[in-house]
This record gives sequence, C-alpha cells and structure tokens, in this order.
Amino acid sequence: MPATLKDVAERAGVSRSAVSRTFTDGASVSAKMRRKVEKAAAELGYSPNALASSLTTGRTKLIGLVSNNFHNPIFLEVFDLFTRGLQERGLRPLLVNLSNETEPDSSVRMLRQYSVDGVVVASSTLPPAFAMAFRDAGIPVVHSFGRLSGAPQVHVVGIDNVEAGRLAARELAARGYGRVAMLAGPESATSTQDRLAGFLEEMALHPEIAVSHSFASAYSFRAGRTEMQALLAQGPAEAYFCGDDVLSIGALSAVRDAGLRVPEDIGLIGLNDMEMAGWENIDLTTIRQPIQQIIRSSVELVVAMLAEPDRYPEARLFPCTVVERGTLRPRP
Amino acid sequence: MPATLKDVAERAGVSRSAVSRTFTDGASVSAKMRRKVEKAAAELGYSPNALASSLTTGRTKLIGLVSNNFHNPIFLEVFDLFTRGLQERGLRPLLVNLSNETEPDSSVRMLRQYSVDGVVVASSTLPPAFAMAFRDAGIPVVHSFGRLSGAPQVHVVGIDNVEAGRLAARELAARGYGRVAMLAGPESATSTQDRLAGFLEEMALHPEIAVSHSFASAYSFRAGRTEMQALLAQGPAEAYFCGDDVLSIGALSAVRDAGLRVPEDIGLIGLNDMEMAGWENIDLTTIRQPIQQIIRSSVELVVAMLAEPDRYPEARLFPCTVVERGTLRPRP
DNA sequence: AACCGAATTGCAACCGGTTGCAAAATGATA
DNA sequence: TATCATTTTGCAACCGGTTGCAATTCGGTT
Repeated sequence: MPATLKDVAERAGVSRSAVSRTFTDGASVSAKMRRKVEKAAAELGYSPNALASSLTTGRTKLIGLVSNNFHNPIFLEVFDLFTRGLQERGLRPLLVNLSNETEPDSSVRMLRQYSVDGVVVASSTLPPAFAMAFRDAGIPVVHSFGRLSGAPQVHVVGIDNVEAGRLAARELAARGYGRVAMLAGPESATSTQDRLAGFLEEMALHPEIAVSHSFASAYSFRAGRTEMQALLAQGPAEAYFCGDDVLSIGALSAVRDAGLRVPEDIGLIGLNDMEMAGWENIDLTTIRQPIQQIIRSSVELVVAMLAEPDRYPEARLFPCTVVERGTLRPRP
Repeated sequence: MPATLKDVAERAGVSRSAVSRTFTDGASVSAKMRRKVEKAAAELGYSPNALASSLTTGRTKLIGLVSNNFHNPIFLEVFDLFTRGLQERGLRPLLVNLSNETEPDSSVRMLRQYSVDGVVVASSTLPPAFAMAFRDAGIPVVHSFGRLSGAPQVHVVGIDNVEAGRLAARELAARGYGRVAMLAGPESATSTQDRLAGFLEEMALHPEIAVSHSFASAYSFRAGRTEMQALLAQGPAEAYFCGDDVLSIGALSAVRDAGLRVPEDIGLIGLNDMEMAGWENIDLTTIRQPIQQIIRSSVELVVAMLAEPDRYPEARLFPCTVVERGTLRPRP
C-alpha cells in the first residue's frame, strides 16, 4: 500500500537508481535531481523500506536485546537505558524475553532469521556459553552484566562480581561485625557464584569473624523475605550481604516484621543501587553497580562490532562503590 | 555468510521453489522431496531469512511496542507480559522508547520503515491522537491502558479510568472519611484527568465530605513524596486517593516520615496493584487494574487485526476491584 | 566550436525469498 | 495398457530496494 521507490521514480520522471541515491547519503546526486525526487517523495508520502534495503546492504540496524530478568525492577532501568542508547545511534531493539528458556538455540535461530546486526545479552544469571552461542552463529554479541570467565571468549561488560563480593566483605569487616553471612541469590546464577566466592575469599582474611551463607530461590523480594525468615528462626548473623537490592528489601521487611531493628539489631548491605534503594522508606546501604556506564559501554561496543565483527574479545569491567545509607551501623 | 535458499536448492539438486515450499507450511511438497531438502538444509545449517520473505508476503511478524513509561515499576510487568504474549504467537516485539518524545511522527515513520505488522501503544499518559497517527499511517494499532474517548476511534484496551475514580471515591466514602483528596498524577496525562473526573463526580454525591485535589509532577515515588510533603505542611486530608501505586508509595513514605501513622492518621488508596503493593513493608490498599487480562486481550486484538486490518474499532474495558490491605481504616 | 575530465544518470543484475502458471509426474480407473 | 484427474515440480516474474559499470551531461579550456 505505501508508495515504493518505483512510484517515486515514475512520478519524478527519473530512474529508480536516482531515487535510491537521494535517500542514501554519500551518493552522487545533483541538487536539481534531489529537488525533483524529494518533491515527488513528499507528495507520495514515501519513505524507504528498511527491510528491503537490508537485503542488499546486509545491515538491518536491528539489535537483539535478550534478557531473562523481567522481575527485578532494576531491569526496567536497564531496558530504558538500552533502548535509548540504541535509538540514539539509529539502532532498533528487538526484545527477546527468555522467561523460562535457558537454552540459546531458539533465540539464536530467531535472531538469525531476522538478520539482526548484533545482540546484547542483558543478564547477570546466564552463563558465558549462552552468549557464545551467538558468536558461534556469526552474530556479534556483547554480554552485559555477564561473567568474566578467565580469558573472555566473548565481549563482556559489567562488574567484577568477585571483587564486589570482596568489597561487601571488607565493608562488613570494617564495621566490626563479628558474625556475618551472605544471603545469596539463586545458586545457579553466575553472579551469585562469583559474589559469594569473593565474599568468602575476603572473609577468610578475617578468621575472627564467623561467616556463613545461604541461597535464596530467586532474585526477588519474596525469595529474600522467605530466606530471611528462615534465617531469623535459626538464629541470625549480625549482618548480611544480600545478593542484590531486591533480595535486601525482602530481607529488610522480614527483619522488621520480626520486631528487630535495622541497623541496630541486624545490618544489611545490598548490591546494585537500584532507584528504589534510595527511596526514603527503604534507605538501603548498598554496593553501587554503575549501570549507566555499563550500558553505555555495551552499546558502544556493539556499535564497534558492527564495523569490525571479528574484533578481539574484551572484558570491560567497572568498579563498584559503596553507597552508604541507613542499613549498616556506622564504622567504629 | 549464512546459507541461502539457492545453496540448499543446489545441494539438494532441486529447484529453489521446492526449497521455499518445504519451509512454508500449507504448500504442496511430496514426502520424498521434503526429506531431500531437509537433509540439505540441515547440512548447511540453513534457516530462511524472515525479512526477505516478508518482502513478498507482506508480513514481517514484527510488532512495534511503543511506550513512554520506563520509570514506573509496573511497566516491567507490562513488558514481561507483552513480550511473552507476542512471542507465544510467533510475533516479535520491536521496542520503542518514547522517552521525551510526545509526537508520534518519528515513531510512525520508523515503524513504517520496518514494515511492522502492527503496533501496541502501551501508555496510560498518551492521548488517543497518538495511537490514531498509526492508524492513519495504515498500521494496525491497539492502545493499551489508553483513554476511551467517546466513540473509540482506535482500538483501546484497558480500564475505565473514570469508573476507577468513582470506585476510589465510593471506597473512601464507605469508610466514613470526612475530608478526602486526590493526589493525582501529572495533569497532562489522560489517565489523570479521567480518574480525577470520576473521583470528583462520585464525591459530588456526598456533599458532607470535603474534597480537594492536587497534582504530582509525574507518576513516580519522588513526585508522590514531594507532593505529600507539601500537603502535610498545609494541613492534610484524612484520606487520599493517589493516582497510582508508585505515587502512593511516595506519599506513604512522606506520611510516615512526618511521624504520622497509616491508616490511623491518614488513609491511602492507590491504583494498579503492582507487585510491590503487596510487599509486606508496603501493604498498600489499592484498586487493582487487571493487567494480565488487559495485555492478553491487547495481544489477541492485535493478532485479530493482522487478519482483518479494517476491523471496526472497539474499546475493551475491564473492571477494577479494590484490594484491601493495610492503608485504609476498616469500614465502620 | 571542438575537446576533455569530472560529475551525474540510467541500465541491468542482484539481494533472498514467494508464487501463479504450465509442464511433468503420479496414481486411479476403465 | 490407455486415459484422465490430481499432485508435484520447475520456470520465471516479482517483492523493494542497491550498486558496478557504461553512457550521458556538464562546466571549463583552448
């Protein structure tokens, strides 16, 4: 139904190539020709079919945005930043919700069918192998919030979760807690494993501190609350490093409902610094993950890969910082 | 780089049409031919190029998902449900973040260039004219969470916001509050206007109740909190109907920080029933907007429009219900 | 006015598929 | 085995663009 190149060419009385050229920049067109074509195009309400042109140019400007985190409020911020970042560069996010899927095959196939120029995997829980499946299919991929596994096999942008775990441990140690624990996320998530490893590693330097840990079933309020209730029943630690902010908020509600005070009776430190952590009724001390930087860098990286698909894989890790609010007691 | 139809045809020693046919269902292919082709395809790792086929079929299975609500946590639920609903039907969501834009033009142009089969506008703040711009461009559109404006000009799925406002008013009246107010969202949002209108209309039936209202600058925690702080300073009402849940949560934090109790000193009722409203540390009494039903129905509607583009426009409105939690005093 | 190089234009093939139509193959029936 | 209706297959044109190459036009020189 919409006007095509041919329609415009006929109306302007020129060749189809001429029309095509006036709509692709860098092509050689005289001013007179351009005027004629643009007039005809305007009259017909013509705008070029991006998909048809992708056939010959090999570029669709489509970027697959793949995620399985549709229940953690921080991911709304993530999607906001990604979509804006991509749009600013003229790229279009094709959103893929993994929901229950853990195998990459069907996403890979689908995104290949749509000839996406690249893929961003935005997930802190998927293993590196997931992103590698895209690379193996010849699709440029960057894994945001992913795990750095030794030598990166695939582009990774995020934080060093092991270091984040250490940072949490140092923070708790510096505040003089004698019995600490990590209330970690689901055991299978890569981020959980790394954060826990760093936490334990750093805590090992403080033999005077009693350390334990347990896993919540998901990165969710409900899971954090449930796990904390169980911990309270069996005699809690003095302070908890929670696997992420939303877990912390669940834990916080359990602690308060048990009639205990935060931070006087139990201290909590989260990870992410999602917007909600700063809400006055939450006021969560947390480790800030610089998501703006991570996402900006991810977008830059995926753009760079469009020009240079075989770019040598790199890991871009950003430092985390502690954001002090009201859920840990002050340093002595 | 990936294998094409031609490659498969040559390898299988058959015509290109034969290959095409084995990959489009409903086409006539013998079992023997199918076997030959599938073997060759498997060997080459072939999968058909969806965009190329869209050129002739006129269908891309791409659906534009347009929204400007990337700061309200309920929209993460919305995106989750939409992406899954679309994916289940083999449709692909092309996400458009309106961020600051309020004009439809650039989105319309872009989505036309990508030949999307349809568009879902998911926004409670955009005016009907926004969705109409897609319809006028010949793109099937449904406006989810949109405003019903007299006779619907375009498919709308959502709630009757006027009725929701009445419902809130009835609820507050039934609980015997003598001075009530609406803490509404941004004045320009259609949902704000309708909810307020319904609220005032119903309250007019109760001349004994003192009614007032004010607007927050956005549907956000910060805006709700700020506005409530201002209201507290100038002598608050006994109960507030907040424009949505996230406003309520901001208001709630302001009330508590002022040393007042909820619901004893001030009552609050929100709207949406986002997941967070049920968190024990929030426990917000609210009007539930049935978003699963709305989204399921929106997806069904957009699918129906693919088959029947000129379908007569309809409004599908779902009833809201009050979810009683802990922020309104009990009925007398 | 004739000539030359550079800029502009059109031709035609191609991108990866689909599809109407006619030819070929198949199978059923006499 | 011949005949005919029904499937199955291939040919070739088309979807809406792009692009290499050759032909044309243009402006400037002599």
